[in-house]
Amino acid sequence: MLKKGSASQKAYEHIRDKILNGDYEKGKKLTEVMLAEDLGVSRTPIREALKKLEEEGLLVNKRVINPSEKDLINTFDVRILLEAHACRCAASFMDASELQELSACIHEARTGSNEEIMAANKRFHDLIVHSSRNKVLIETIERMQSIIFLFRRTVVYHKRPHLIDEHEEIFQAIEARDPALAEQLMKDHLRADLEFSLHAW
Amino acid sequence: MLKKGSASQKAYEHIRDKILNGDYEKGKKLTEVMLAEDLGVSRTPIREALKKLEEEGLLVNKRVINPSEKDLINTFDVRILLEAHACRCAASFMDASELQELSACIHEARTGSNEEIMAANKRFHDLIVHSSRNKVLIETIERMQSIIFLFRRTVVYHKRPHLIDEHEEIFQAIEARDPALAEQLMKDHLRADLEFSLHAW
DNA sequence: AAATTATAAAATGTATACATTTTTATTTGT
DNA sequence: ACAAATAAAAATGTATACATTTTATAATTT
Repeated sequence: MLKKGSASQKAYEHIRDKILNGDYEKGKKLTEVMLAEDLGVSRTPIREALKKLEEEGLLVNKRVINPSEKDLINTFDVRILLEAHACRCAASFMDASELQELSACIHEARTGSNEEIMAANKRFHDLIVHSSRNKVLIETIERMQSIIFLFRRTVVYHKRPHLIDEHEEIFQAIEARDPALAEQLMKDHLRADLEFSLHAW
Repeated sequence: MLKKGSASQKAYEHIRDKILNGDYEKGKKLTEVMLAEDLGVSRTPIREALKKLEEEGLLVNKRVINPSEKDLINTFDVRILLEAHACRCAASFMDASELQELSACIHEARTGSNEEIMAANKRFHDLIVHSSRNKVLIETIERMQSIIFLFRRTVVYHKRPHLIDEHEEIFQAIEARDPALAEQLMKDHLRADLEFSLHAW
């Protein structure tokens, strides 16, 4: 959508990262002029960045989200529905090289730093989503990634128990070509993420 | 997102309707200058309109979509997942006034003109989606409405058999507070829509 | 003639100026 | 002192000019 390297794209990433890092007060109104001065560009690319952030739900009426528990649950309900379905597909369609990559993610997550664990876990889920071969599903989940990032950070930095073990089980179900089990395990896994995060907050 | 009555919004609606009506050749590249002259506004509101159309998937790289069968199936797969889930929720949560509205939609669809049937059927599905009380789910389906419109038009104008009968059955399952049945019937209903549309095209 | 590079032109990206709307602050009336 | 009305200002919406990139066309080379 936004071209990489463009002022709009850079503005988007910059503002997004500040929101995700908590650099803005929750509920703070972000104005175009303020951000334009801040980043040393005109309002035009800022507007495009803000539009995208609104789409993602990181801004609501130009205000930094302050998600209620219900908001988080709603997001996860949709995520669970879509990713569990993708996981069922994975059990049917994943090829050998994808399975190997999936396995590699688990290994990385067992040995890496927190940032490496987060990257490996994201890739684990991305691989499964992409194995659906459904572009609409992929893009729908893509749009939720910023919110999902908040959860991922929580579960990794607060060391949710069994996180990687569950990935291992999911991997085995996919490898064993058991769609029903793979789907159910993904559901359980994401519900556990949600449950943990809501309490850790 | 776009303010109602703004030039951006009007441009969006205008271009969207032309695409949905087939007024543009499939694959035609829509340029900002061309559309701006066409609508008598500057490029600025046109750009915002085009962004939104890209989000919805009506444009790809500024080109009018020419959806493959796979694209349509992918869209429907996601729709089925989300609406079937919403339908399950409906069986648990819908209140009396919503049920009455739902029933009214069925009646309108049995007696109205094609345009009235389309409006009533859209409302039938909207009511069920909204009964989920899940804003993320609602907005996700909202974004798919333009594509869904194409299907709705096909099944109504080509008079797909049992269309309204299936709505009736879904209504009864919701009224009977049977979540599993409501979900299954919605799945079957949407799969039948897809099947019919793919053959009617 | 096919492929490659160079050139022109068209389209998009960005900045800025102006118009309109929305918000905030102030005044006025009760 | 409070509410409604109003004026000021701040923010967003739109138009336009300029910059950069992309695409199409023509020229050149093999």
